[in-house]
Amino acid sequence: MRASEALRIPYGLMSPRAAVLTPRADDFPRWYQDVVAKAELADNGPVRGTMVIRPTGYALWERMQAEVDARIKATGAQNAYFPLFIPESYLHREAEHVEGFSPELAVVTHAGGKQLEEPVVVRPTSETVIGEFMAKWTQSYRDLPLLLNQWSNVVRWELRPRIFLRTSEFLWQEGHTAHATEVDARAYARTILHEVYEDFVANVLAIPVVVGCKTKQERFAGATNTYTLESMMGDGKALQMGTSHELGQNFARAFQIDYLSAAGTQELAWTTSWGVSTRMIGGLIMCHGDDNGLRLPPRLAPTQAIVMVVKDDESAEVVAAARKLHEALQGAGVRSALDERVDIPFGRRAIDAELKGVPVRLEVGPRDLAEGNAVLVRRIVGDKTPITIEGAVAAVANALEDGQRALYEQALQRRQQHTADVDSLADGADAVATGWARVPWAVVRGDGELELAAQGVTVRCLVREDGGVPDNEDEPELVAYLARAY
RNA sequence: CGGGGUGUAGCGCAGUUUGGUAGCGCACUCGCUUUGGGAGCGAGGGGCCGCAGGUUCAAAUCCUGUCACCCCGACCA
Repeated sequence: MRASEALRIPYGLMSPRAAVLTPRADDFPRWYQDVVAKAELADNGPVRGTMVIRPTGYALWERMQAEVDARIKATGAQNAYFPLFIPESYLHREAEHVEGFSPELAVVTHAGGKQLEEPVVVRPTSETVIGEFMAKWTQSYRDLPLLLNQWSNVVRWELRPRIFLRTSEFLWQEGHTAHATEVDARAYARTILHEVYEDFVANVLAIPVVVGCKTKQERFAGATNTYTLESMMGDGKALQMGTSHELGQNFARAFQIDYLSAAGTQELAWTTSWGVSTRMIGGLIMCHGDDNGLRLPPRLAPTQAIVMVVKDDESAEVVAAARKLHEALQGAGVRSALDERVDIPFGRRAIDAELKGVPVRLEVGPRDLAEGNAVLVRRIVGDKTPITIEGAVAAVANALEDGQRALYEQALQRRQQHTADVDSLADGADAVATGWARVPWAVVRGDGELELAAQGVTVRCLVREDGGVPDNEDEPELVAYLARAY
C-alpha cells in the first residue's frame, strides 16, 4: 500500500457525485465502486446532492438505528413523528434559528395547484414544529420531562454536497426534550452525549471520540450550548459524529412551552435537542476503510461471519459441512451468512466479502475438510489460519472480539500519533496539516478563531484539561482542539 | 459571486494541435473452457461527439455564440 493511496480512500469517497459514481477503472481498487457507491448522490435534475442508498449500504444504517434507538429508549425517551412541512412563520419565531437556517431552506410556495398564502419549508430540523406541539403537551410540572425522539429525513439545500457527510437530504434521529429546570436539561443533554452517542460510537462503531463543547461561533443556531463528538478520520481530518444541544429557554419562549409549577407559578421550560445522522456511515468508512475495502466493526456488521463454500466436491460433503457450520454460528448468536454459490469464482466471492468489510470469513473446501479443517480469515487484522471444524464457533467468537478491539486501538493510535500539543496559533496551524492540535483556549479566544478560519482551520471543540466536558467556553484553563474538517 | 477546468457509449477516457468511415478500457449479451484469491479465448449489442449557428467537397476536430457540469473558497449533522 502506498501512503498516497491510503489517503485517497477518504478523498475519493468524499468527492461529490462525479467521483463517487465514476471511479477510474485501474485506479483505486474498485472498493468504493462496489461498496461505497451503494450510496450515491442522486442525479435527479435540479434537486442536487440528495442521496440514494442501495441495500448493502442501507443495512449499515439499519444496524446503527437499532443500536442508537435502544440506547435512546434506555434514557426514557419515546419515539414520535412530526410533520415534514413547517410553516415559514414558525422558524421566524426564534431569531437566531431562522438566521442560521435561512440560506439552506427549501421552501414550498405552491401546492394543490395554487400559491400558498404562507410558504412552508421542508424541515431542516424540527425544533420549531415540535416546539409548537410541546407547548400544547406541557401543562403541568407533572408533564415534564417530555422526552421525544423521531427518526426522519431532513433537507438542507447545501452549497457543496458530499456523499454521506453533507447531503441535501439526509436521514437522522432528532431528539427533543423539555425540562422543568436548567439543571435537568443540562443533565439530560449530557446523558445523551455520553450514554447514547459516546457509548455507541466508541463501543459499537469502534471509533474513538473527543467529547467537548462547541465555541459560540460553531454553536447550533438558537442553542445556548452545543456539545459535540469529534473523531479523526484516516486522513487526519476531523468529523463531527454527533451533537447534543442545550437550547436554554430560547425555544420555550418562542413557542410558549410553559407549565404550572408545584408552587402554582407559570414557568418556562428548558429544552434540548440532539441528533446523529447518516453521516456516521461516512465516518465509519473513512475511519476504518483500507485499500482492500471497508472494515466493519463486528458489533455493527450486519453480517459478522460468512461461511464460504470454496469448491464443491462430487459428494457435496463440502456444502453440507458449510451449512452445518453456518447453522452452528447462528445458534451461537453470530450474524452469519452462507455463501454456497460455487458457480461464481472463489476469488470474486472472497473479494466481495472483503470489500463489504465482513469481519470474519470461514472458507470450507474439500482439501481442508479432508483434514477436519476450515480456514478462518480475519478481515480486520488481515490474517488466515486453519482451524478445526469443532473449534470453529469459538474461534469465530474470538475473532469478532479481537477485531472489535483492534479497530478501536488502531484508530486511537492514529489519533494519538497525529495530535500535537502546541501553545501558539502558528504552531497549531502547522500541526493540522497532518492531524489535530491541542492548544490552550486562551491563546485562541477572540480573533484567533477567525485567523484560523482564514487558513481553513476550525476549532472543533473545547475540553477541560482533565478531558471533561465544560459547561461553556468561559471556563478557565480550557483546551481547544484544532483541525481541518470536510 | 471570485479563481481554475471539463463536456465523445451505462461508467472512465483517447481522438481536437495538423479537418478525411466513431475508438479504447470497464460494464452488458451469447458460446466454449475455467472455478482454492478480482478468469481466458471467440463472437456481439450499444453513440443527435452538450446545444445552436457559421466556414468547408468534408467538422468530434476550425470560428462565433450559448448551456451544463466539476474542482478550490464562502455554508453545514
